[in-house]
Parts: sequence; C-alpha cells; structure tokens
Amino acid sequence: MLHLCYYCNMIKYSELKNILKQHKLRVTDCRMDVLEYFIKNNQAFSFKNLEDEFTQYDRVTLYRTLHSFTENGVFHKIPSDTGMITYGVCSTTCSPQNHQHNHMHFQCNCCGKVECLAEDHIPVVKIPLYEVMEVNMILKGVCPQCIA
Amino acid sequence: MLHLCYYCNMIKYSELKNILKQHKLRVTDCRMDVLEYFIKNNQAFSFKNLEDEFTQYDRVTLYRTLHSFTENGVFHKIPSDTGMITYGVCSTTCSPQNHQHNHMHFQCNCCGKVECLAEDHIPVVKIPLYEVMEVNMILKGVCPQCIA
DNA sequence: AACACAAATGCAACATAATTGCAATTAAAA
DNA sequence: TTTTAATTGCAATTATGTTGCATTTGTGTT
Repeated sequence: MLHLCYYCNMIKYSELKNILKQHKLRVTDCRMDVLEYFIKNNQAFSFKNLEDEFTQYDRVTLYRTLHSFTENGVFHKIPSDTGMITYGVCSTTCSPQNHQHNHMHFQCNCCGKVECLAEDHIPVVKIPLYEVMEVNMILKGVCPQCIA
Repeated sequence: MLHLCYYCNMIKYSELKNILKQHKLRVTDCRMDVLEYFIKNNQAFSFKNLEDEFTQYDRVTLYRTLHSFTENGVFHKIPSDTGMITYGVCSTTCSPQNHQHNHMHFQCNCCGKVECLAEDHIPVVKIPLYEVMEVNMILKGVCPQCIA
C-alpha cells in the first residue's frame, strides 16, 4: 500500500525507490521521474504524453523506460482502439512471475483521460471450449470532472 | 443474417455486394475482396494482415478501405495492447447513425487470432459519478483450435 | 448503350513513430 | 575505490501512416 499525501498525491522518495528495487530495476533519474509522474497524477499516460512532459530525456530512453516498467510488472499496457497504447501503474504488486492480468479502465470521451478502476468487480467469464485467462474491460463515457 | 456455406464459410457475391450497398459504399474489387476475407475467416485482422494478404492492392487503398468500412459501420475497431489495431465485422447492422458500441472479443495468446464474440453477455456497468456509455471486453487465453 | 460526374485507386512524396547499434556514462556490487 | 554490467543519448535506420494529384472506375441519368 502506498502512502500518498492527501492533498498533493506526492509520494516519498524512499517509497518510490523501493518500488523500483522491488521490481529489480536500477534507480535512475528518468525512472524515478516517470514513476512519480504516474503515481502523482493517478492516471494512465501514453508515450506521447511522456515525450511532451519529459523533454529533458531522450525519446529512446522514455521508450525503454516504458518497456522495462512493463516487462518487470510496474506498469501494464491498456488496450486502446486508437493505436495509442496507454500505460498504467499496476495496483497490486505485480512482478514478472506473478502478474495480475485482470484490469478495468475508464476512458473519458471528453478530455481523453484514462483511469485505472478497481479490479474487484470484473466478472468471471467462461466460454465453452475456450480457456479464458485474462479479462480486460475498457469503459468509455464521461468522467466526473467533465460532467461537472 | 448472412448465409454462409456450412463447409467453407463462403458468402454469395450478391449478399456481399448488398452489405456494401447498405452501408452506402461503392462496390469495388478491393472492398469486395477485403469484406469477403473477413467474413470467410470469421475473425479480426489488422492492417498488416491485409497488406500481407492483398499484395495486389496499394497500401494506401487498404488503409482507405479500412477507414471507410469503419466510418460507415461495416467494421469496428478492436482495442489492443499491442498498438496494432485489429478490425472486426460488425455483427448487428451498424451504420454511421446507429452503431452498437458494446463489443466482446477474444484474443488467443497462442496463435494470436482475434475473434468477435456474442455481445449479449456484456454486463451493464454503473460507476458513481461517471457516465458509462460503452463497455468493451477483451478476453485473452487459448482458443479451441490451440487447445486441441 | 453512352455519357457525365463523383468517388476510388495507385503512385510519389512526405510526415511521424518506433527500433537498432554503439560509445559514453552511471548504478550498484565487490 | 574499483569493477562490472546496465542505462543513457545520439545517429542512423526502419516501419508506419498521411497527403496531393492524375488516372481510372462505379453508378445514376440521358
């Protein structure tokens, strides 16, 4: 369980570092900045988002950061029908060995924001003759901020 | 309701043509070939798949075929976390005006095939403060052919 | 059946996105 | 502090997607 500031959603440096360590990733500036950005904003971002945000880092480094985060279970990819993959922080402690694959996401048609939702309400799906291993739900609509 | 051959899944030329007409699309070789390919194989394909299959057509034409099919409600885009959009034939008669947005798909981890599943079992999702307009479910696992 | 017009196609050029190899740098273990 | 292997940034390359335009083609009309 992460400890975030109630007001600004910031996370302690040491906790951030531990997340990387726990997933067998070296602690570098780029990785710390990117991870902090995701956690602080509590939403999903695409590569393009990162490129715009972190101009101090090379595009290739950002690509590789997303890749290593995904490989080592820090992030998961969120399916999209736009061809633009977004990434979200894995809520449960995922690792390469033990990865929670069921995810539920909400994409706002208005502002475009993608959020990770609680995974406890994903239905168990069974289909005759198929082996279903993973259920991914993508909801679209309007988020509270855009409704208001 | 389409009439497909029980053995080979082939569809009559006139029926194929009617699908295009009904969606206000001109009948061209490329569109007929592509639509027939999707229906005959009863699965979803990416642009890349089409490019490999239909070398007789220009890349741009295939891009535009997928685009017009999607615009006019013949195909729908299937979300994916690979960054590779796949397209599926709309089961109900979708049109630009009346489009059925709830879809359920299965992707085989083994052979990579993407199939459209019946939409009647998609749950109604309600989230406090959100307006949910569309529910997309993507299942992953192993398909009957790969299990056997 | 021929005509006219709008739409679709193919090609070339262009724009954007993603990947690879490699030298320099840096994190972390010895 | 030293050593080692991973990470980074840069340049070059490849892949993917888009646009403009001349030519061809489908379809409604004469």
